[in-house]
Amino acid sequence: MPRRHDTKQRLIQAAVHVARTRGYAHTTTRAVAEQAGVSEATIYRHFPDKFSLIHAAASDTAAQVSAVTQELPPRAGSSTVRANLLDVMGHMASVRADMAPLELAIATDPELSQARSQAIERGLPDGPPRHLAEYLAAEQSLGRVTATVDPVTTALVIMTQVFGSALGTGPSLEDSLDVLLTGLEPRT
Amino acid sequence: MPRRHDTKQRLIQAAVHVARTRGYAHTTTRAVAEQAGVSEATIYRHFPDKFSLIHAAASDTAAQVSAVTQELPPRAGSSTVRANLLDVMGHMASVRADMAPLELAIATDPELSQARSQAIERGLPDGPPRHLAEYLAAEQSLGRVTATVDPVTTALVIMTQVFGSALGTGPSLEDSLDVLLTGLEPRT
Amino acid sequence: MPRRHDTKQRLIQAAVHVARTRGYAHTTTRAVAEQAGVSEATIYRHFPDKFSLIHAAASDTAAQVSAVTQELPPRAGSSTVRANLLDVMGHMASVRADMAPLELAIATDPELSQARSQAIERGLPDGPPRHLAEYLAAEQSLGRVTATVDPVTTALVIMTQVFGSALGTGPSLEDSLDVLLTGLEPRT
Amino acid sequence: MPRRHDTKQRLIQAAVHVARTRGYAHTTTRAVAEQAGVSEATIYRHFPDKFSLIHAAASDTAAQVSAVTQELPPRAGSSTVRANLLDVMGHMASVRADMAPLELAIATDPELSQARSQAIERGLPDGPPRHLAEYLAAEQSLGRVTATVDPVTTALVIMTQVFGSALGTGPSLEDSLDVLLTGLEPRT
DNA sequence: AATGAATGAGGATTCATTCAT
DNA sequence: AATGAATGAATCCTCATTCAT
Repeated sequence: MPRRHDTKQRLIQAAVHVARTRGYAHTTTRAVAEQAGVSEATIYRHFPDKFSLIHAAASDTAAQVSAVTQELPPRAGSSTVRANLLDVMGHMASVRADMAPLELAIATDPELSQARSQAIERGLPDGPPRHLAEYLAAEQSLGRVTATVDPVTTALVIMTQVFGSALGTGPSLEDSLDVLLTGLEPRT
Repeated sequence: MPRRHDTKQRLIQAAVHVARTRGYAHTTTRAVAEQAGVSEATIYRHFPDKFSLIHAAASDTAAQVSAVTQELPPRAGSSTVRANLLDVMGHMASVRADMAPLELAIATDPELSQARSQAIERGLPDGPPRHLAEYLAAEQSLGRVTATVDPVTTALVIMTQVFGSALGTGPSLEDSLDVLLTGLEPRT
Repeated sequence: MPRRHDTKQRLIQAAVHVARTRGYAHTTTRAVAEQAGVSEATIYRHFPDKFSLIHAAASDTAAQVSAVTQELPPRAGSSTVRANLLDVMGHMASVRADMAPLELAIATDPELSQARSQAIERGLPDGPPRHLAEYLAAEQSLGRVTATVDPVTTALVIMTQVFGSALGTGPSLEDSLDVLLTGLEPRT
Repeated sequence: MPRRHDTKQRLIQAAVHVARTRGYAHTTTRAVAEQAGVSEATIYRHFPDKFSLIHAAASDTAAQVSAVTQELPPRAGSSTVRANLLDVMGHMASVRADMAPLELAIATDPELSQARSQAIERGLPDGPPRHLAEYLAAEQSLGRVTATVDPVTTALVIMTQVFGSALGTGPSLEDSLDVLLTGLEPRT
């Protein structure tokens, strides 16, 4: 009977790990408890129910992503736009791959989705897209990004590409970034 | 209660409907059978197991998407690139929203994912990206699309945006297309 | 895998049996299924949840009691009042002993109690007390029971004594009936 | 958070309160501890196990009932028999309503019942019926109660009516007492 | 082709209890 | 004296699947 005091964090990480490696459908209380090295009942000492654990795990990973993107806006003007974006996208993709099963399960399940919407309205940070948008706007001021594209929309486009890459269904980050930078319309 | 012999199709559509409206986690044999108006046991008259039904449902929807994109390549040169792409993307998104829960559940679950890979290797069509790439290449020949972007990569980028839109996490199709067309690099 | 068609009744009787012999707290789905010789899951083919089974069991036993008391009113005037009452009370007590744990658990649990109240308002028979009251009124007309006591109240008093006897906390039925017949006030 | 050392009493009262308001099935260690404002573990500082707490709670309430009935025998001859009995029955019923869930759970559960029998044989007071019987015998000597009824049996009959009233299944105390006083046999 | 009855395996959750602090 | 953390066993219930009809 080990008596740790970081059990809550271990449960969250166990949930992320199981979801990533085995999929959300296999993310049972049993599997998570086993992965964390505790009994199932212990989950309920730290979370009121399974979904609270899942939400905590998703939020935790979201916070990690946000920590990465936060550092982007100050880098406007330095290095190249391509390098800056590629760097952040790479970090995001690796973290997001962890989160994907949880996030998708939530996005896909109306019941869970509703709970998340409430959480978001209570002030959960939608940081990463905002950070990206801020960075892009700054680069626009510097003339290093086309002035006519909307920074907020562009941020969402990039996030979506990262998401696709994390899922394994999209092109590589580098390839997708090249397309985004060049644009489809011929330059006359 | 003798039913028609189109029960198989009704089961497939019931699976799609339940998955779309209630999420994959709630897509149980019970729910599907109820939605189809048959007994659970009837499912096993038409499919060897539940996953075969799920795969059939996903394939069915995938075929619909493919039917839409198939008509794209011949349209090269007509109307505008923007209009052609937006039209197809809109059709794809609406169909894909149906499929999203199933597709994501499959993509996310290693066990199912493996089964799908085998199915794909057996010849399931990955048509839509190919159709898009063919269309883009044709437009490049006509000088209506930048010659330097890779058509295959670009097709995947577009598919990813459609996917994000269907999920509700990305920008609107129109907005994302604008960004893609313009490109981020300033035109000197 | 036996394929009976009276499983529902067997489950009801199993529930009554377990409750009587082991108490309501031990009337688990497992215990009932075991007693009925089926699997736990089978319970849920016949009842939406455990409480529906418990209610069915209680109602079933209540119906048996009612069947006994129903025959009482026509017997007014025959035999003696003492013999008639004692006979019916004896039958009721034996059936009620079966029901006691269920009925008490229901009466005692606010949650279950509420469900029962609704059931009663929907028209469940409160037969036995009414049958007793009818019988007593008939005997009053015949002059074989004191005219001044209220038949309805008296019926409830008798039911309560039967209940106490079934529980094992009251006096024997014969003794309690003697007290009721004689009355405490001295006859001048 | 140092608490007073009357924690034991607070636990007993918490158990009674939870049992009365929510039923025995909901009288869990968690609920009792919460009601008492202590942790679950504290219960085991004061009682070897949950059943000891339950028995203590039942005994505690039983003692209160006994305290009420104890004062009855000396009142023989004063006021009226009806007033004396009604007064005591009223007090008993109010206390017993608290106890009912616990007492019934014990009476109904063979396992607990056995433990109680042992406790009773170890000298737990069965006072109230005896007090009532003594009072009735005294009134018989005074000619205020029919001489032919057995005081002990009558005491049990009265206790049973009180019990029914406390449970809410019997008639009002006043009504039942009227029936008992008058008796069913016509007075010639 | 269809189904009602049945089930083994597993789901989330709660229980009374223990123990180190 | 008190408690927060932990748990094994048991709770009710659901799932995908089988089989006789």
